[in-house]
Amino acid sequence: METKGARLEEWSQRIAEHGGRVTRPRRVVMQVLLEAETPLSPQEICTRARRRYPSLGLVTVYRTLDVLETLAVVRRVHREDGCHAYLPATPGHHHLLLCRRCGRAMEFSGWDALDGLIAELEAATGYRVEEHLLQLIGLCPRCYAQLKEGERG
Amino acid sequence: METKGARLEEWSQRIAEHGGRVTRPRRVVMQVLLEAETPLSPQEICTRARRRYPSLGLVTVYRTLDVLETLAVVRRVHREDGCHAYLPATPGHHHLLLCRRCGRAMEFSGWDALDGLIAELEAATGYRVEEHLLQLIGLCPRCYAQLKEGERG
DNA sequence: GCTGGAACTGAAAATCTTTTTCACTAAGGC
DNA sequence: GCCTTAGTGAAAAAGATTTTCAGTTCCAGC
Repeated sequence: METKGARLEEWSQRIAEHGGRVTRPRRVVMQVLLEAETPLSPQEICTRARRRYPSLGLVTVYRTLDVLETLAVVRRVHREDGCHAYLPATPGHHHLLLCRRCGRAMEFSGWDALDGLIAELEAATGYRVEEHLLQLIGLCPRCYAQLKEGERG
Repeated sequence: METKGARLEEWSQRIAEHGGRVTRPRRVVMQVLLEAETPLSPQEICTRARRRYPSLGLVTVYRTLDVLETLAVVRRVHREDGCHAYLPATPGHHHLLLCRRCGRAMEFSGWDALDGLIAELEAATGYRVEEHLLQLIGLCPRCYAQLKEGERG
């Protein structure tokens, strides 16, 4: 697996190519995102990042996330409570698999079969489908195992 | 197709069964939802409802939507701008088909094939999938026809 | 048909997320 | 090292949503 350091490097390069500057606040935000186990809200990112760089402003977090989202290196997910959370994106078009217990997220792809379903639906309804949002919610292997154990105990 | 009047009646009954009261403000909000062509935000609902009942408060709209969502007669959809929109729900588990041009929404179901895909994914990842959110975005037949025409003209 | 109490209402204030403004700072090409 | 300009943080503003509260209305029980 690609190391966190390599990805930080890669992201920084993307920012530079895009005419942006790789500043200390931005680097800290990127590190927090890369180390996260779950999608994080701007507020959560700010809190964690301040442990390393206390003067960081929440506004800078928002602006950095904007940049990273534009570069398609992070993805934004909708949370039930109305606010947004961000996670590092893996390249290509991906769907999201979320654990309802620990919040862990995982992107997956390769669901070509979905395209067949969409074609069927287009034929049936007359709609033209251009993009889609698919999020699956459930339990990750670890949480599933823990819940099983709880039942036995 | 079931008439708007019948659905209003049905919703009112659900509220009463649930120990709630069917008041004038609630009835107006329900009417606006049933007449809508697209999902509406609380703000939009309030504006439309005030044409019929000017003293309606936005807070009451929020509270009524809460009740209706709890009763599962309306569904909440996430909008890109961060706020929420609501539309009458059709019974059962449905997915959403949205027109990016006019906003028209349509629920659909019967995608049993999706279950097969989910089973495959569970086997591959170890996750247990409990629920899913699927939204397809594209063009409704009307908007598609209009855009085609625009290209020709 | 009254009446009392609980459910409901609207306005205002509070809360929370996100955006804008602005004076100051610091990347990084030269 | 210097200069330009992108980037920064604080404060204020803008929205969406929730809470509070005093007053209103529904309706079950008489």
